[in-house]
Amino acid sequence: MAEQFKALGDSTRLNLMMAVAASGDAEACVCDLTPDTGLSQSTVSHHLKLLVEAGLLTRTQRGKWAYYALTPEAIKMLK
Amino acid sequence: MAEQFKALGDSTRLNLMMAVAASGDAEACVCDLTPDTGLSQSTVSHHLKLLVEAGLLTRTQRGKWAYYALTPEAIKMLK
DNA sequence: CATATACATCGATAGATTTCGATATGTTCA
DNA sequence: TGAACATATCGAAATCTATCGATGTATATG
Repeated sequence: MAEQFKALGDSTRLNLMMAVAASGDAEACVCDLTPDTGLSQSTVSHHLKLLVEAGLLTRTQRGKWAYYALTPEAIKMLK
Repeated sequence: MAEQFKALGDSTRLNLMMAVAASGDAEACVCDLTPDTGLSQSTVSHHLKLLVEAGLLTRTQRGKWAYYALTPEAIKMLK
């Protein structure tokens, strides 16, 4: 439980979560998410991984792209 | 908002919050909270300060003791 | 006033986290 | 197959955090 709070306790990651939530179909790929952060692609990828490990995002590969979506857990916590 | 998640994203602090919530009158002093953590008094005091700064605990001095209680924000987040 | 108690603050240190650039992996398409 | 693109992983540097013991501050009590 602390792990989930910790994952959300970083403004970069919280912004990523918001961006995913605001995307069409509440789903977004790294290429969509990276520009707004002002960070490198590798850093964004790293943060997304942490969010997946915390059970707050799911990752689905479709073709070249990896799509991230909120889990029910995440939706509950962000209310 | 990230600050509050961050404050709860540490198992020591999350345990402190639970301990406060479980206290009679949902209020506890440092002397009550310290033993369970296995940490030094100064460390516990430090964590409590962070929780107050994040708006998750209030601090009330009564005589020698400092009593900590959950804020409405905290109650909402821990549901 | 002197001592004891409860708590906060300080300074130092070990360990964790964020971030990057470079590189590896995997997918699509010519 | 080879080039191009999207993403992940690695290794290193800088910064942040948790923790402690020592000390400071304030309150009560003899």
